[in-house]
Amino acid sequence: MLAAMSRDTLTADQIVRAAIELLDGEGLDGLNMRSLGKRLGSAATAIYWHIKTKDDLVRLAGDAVWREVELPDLDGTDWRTAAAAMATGMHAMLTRHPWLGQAFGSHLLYGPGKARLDDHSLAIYEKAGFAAADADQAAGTVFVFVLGSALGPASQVSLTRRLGRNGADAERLLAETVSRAAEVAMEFPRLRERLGTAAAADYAMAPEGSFEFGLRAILDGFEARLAT
Amino acid sequence: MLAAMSRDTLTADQIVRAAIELLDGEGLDGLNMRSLGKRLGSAATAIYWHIKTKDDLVRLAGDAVWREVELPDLDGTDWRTAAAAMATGMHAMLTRHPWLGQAFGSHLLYGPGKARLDDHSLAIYEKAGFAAADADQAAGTVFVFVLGSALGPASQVSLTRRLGRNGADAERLLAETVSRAAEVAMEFPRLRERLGTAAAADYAMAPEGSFEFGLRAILDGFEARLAT
DNA sequence: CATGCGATTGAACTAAGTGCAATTGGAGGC
DNA sequence: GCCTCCAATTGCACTTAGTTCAATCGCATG
Repeated sequence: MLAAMSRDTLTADQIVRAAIELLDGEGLDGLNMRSLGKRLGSAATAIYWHIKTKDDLVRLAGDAVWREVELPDLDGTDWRTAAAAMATGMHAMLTRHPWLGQAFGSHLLYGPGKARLDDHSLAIYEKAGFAAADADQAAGTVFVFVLGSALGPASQVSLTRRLGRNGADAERLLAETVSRAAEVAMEFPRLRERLGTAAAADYAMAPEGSFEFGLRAILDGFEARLAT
Repeated sequence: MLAAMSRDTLTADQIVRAAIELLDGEGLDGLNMRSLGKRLGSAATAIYWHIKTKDDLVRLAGDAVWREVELPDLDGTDWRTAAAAMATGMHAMLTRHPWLGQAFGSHLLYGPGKARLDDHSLAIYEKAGFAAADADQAAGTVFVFVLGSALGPASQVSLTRRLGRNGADAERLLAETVSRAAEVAMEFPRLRERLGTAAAADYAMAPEGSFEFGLRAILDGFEARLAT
């Protein structure tokens, strides 16, 4: 009975993959069982034969995307290169799947996919010379920073979707929201200084290159601590 | 007509305050108009006279809690003390209101409350000696880190609520979830090493003191950059 | 061809956001 | 003191979405 059924039947894997596509496009709150069913060509409730609840589906999807992150080789490179590669890989993955950041705020996502990364992170920071407890915290620091960096993009996806619900032009509404934020910022001297009338709409979005800046600061900080 | 109506009437402020209480207790997805109405002693739909939508309510609540953060004095202290005080204050606030981290993943929360903090952050990092663009990114780095640190606690609140929905014992279910995570972790050598059988349930929760560790690393990193 | 069960379906229940028409109750004009 | 008006509230109802369940379907096996 290892052979596949001939009837064109759903599999958990298929469902998770389709869910990830929906999540990528619509954000965490854009995923719903009925449209997922439609995408799969089956009734929404058919999903429940394969997956217990929507929460579970999110957990599975989350765990799956963690596996997209490549683990940098530890032999032949210094720890900092490996740490940067890993953080950058995680950041790239979260850029593809910004909903994962959201999901971390509402689900406990600690499956094998994430454990695999955690384990490798520890290896990196142990190699760097951190004691066990400190390696833990160093890995946690980078993780939290990377996750936090994804929240902005995630909120943009989510908000756009919600704005477009009643058939309205989401792009325009989003632009309005952003420019209202810029107006508020104009009341504060240092923020105003940065919002040249031209780029006024760029407040409320992370400045270009801020991930690299932050990552570098963190790794510099680790080096400083290791040097003492 | 400045005098208050005599009829015991709702105000936006009152609603926002009640919403914050609900959010603190139940998380972002625990807030709903019907229970909010109940807490206010009025029909759920009465809220809509004062507040446009639930999204708007969340925005208002978010902006309100930002104002709880005290702005450290900049005269008479070095920038690092001020930066640490501010980050710690934000962290404390997010510990009281973990849902704010969640909200940042789904709403654009850029009102005056946050602008006030952003402006002061910039002042701190300019005082430190960063050029304008770099001060921006330094502030962003700390912000993202602090926000990310709040996601874990937020997910715990949210998940607990969802688990307890069908009348089940949420505490027990949460404990089961966590210990399942620990089991997964046991398959990875470095994670296993940390999960002495005793503290096995502590994986999936940030280790004690990890916020301080990370903050120190970031500020050390800033100092390193400033020294070059 | 009959049977059994893995898999699917559609109806239906529930929770929650929100629009709307009807109603209430106090304040100001007479 | 009564009437009128309108800010504020209410209950109803519609919609979307998660989930349950009984009925059914269709392949694999006997």
